[in-house]
Amino acid sequence: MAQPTLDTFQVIADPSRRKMLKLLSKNSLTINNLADNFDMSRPAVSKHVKILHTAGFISIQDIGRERYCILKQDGFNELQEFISYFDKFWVSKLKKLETLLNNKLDNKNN
Amino acid sequence: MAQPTLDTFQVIADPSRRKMLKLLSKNSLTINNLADNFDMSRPAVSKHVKILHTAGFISIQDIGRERYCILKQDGFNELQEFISYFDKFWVSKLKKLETLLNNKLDNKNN
DNA sequence: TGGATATGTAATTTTTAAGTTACGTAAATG
DNA sequence: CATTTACGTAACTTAAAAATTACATATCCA
Repeated sequence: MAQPTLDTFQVIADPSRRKMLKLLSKNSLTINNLADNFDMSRPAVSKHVKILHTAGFISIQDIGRERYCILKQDGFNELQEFISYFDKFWVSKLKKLETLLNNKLDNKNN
Repeated sequence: MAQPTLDTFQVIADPSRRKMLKLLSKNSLTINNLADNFDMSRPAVSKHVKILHTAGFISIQDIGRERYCILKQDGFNELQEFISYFDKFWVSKLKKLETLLNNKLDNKNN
């Protein structure tokens, strides 16, 4: 696993990484804690963690030889922007439809 | 480009496909209209469109020999659920923090 | 009706992400 | 202080997505 710099969307495209985020929303976990929840090797988990960290989805706190992974909001921002962009689109589309319908009703009543 | 069935997250992981969705939020476009906005070959665009369609991000309307791509809300649902799951997480985390702070203030005032 | 246009599909190649094994290092522990 | 534990990293392999080229088909138009 070379370390490509993945963008926000590529980061959450991986099901394992999404599962990690969900796990971390319950508890902060060490790399080994995380690895217990997956079938893959520990180094693989370690690399996923690095990717999540780089992309701002988690922060990491070293305590002795352990690394705690803590969910972090930053990574989600770009996703939220994306969604909200299209949310606005749907809302405005709906409004246009409403206007159209109202006009039709008005015409009928005249 | 074989046609693997990509999940919602994989679909938007591709920058070209995200760009297509943005373009389609301005206007409905044919395959060739879309292709004009990209460096890649037309068949490549065609395949991206198929992927977007399969995943419910667009609907397609054939008019003669042209295919119009129209933005569709369905594909975005899973993304919204994902985001809202973590949104709730941040909100509840914030509330816990508030409670904690309030308790500390109360203690001071006693 | 014949050529141009708009598109899909199949075969192949290229690219890249994801996984594994093997190994190295620093902290804890008996 | 030797060993175990918790991790990182490098080298390599595997798998899968993305792009291209070449070709097929259906519609439109002169």
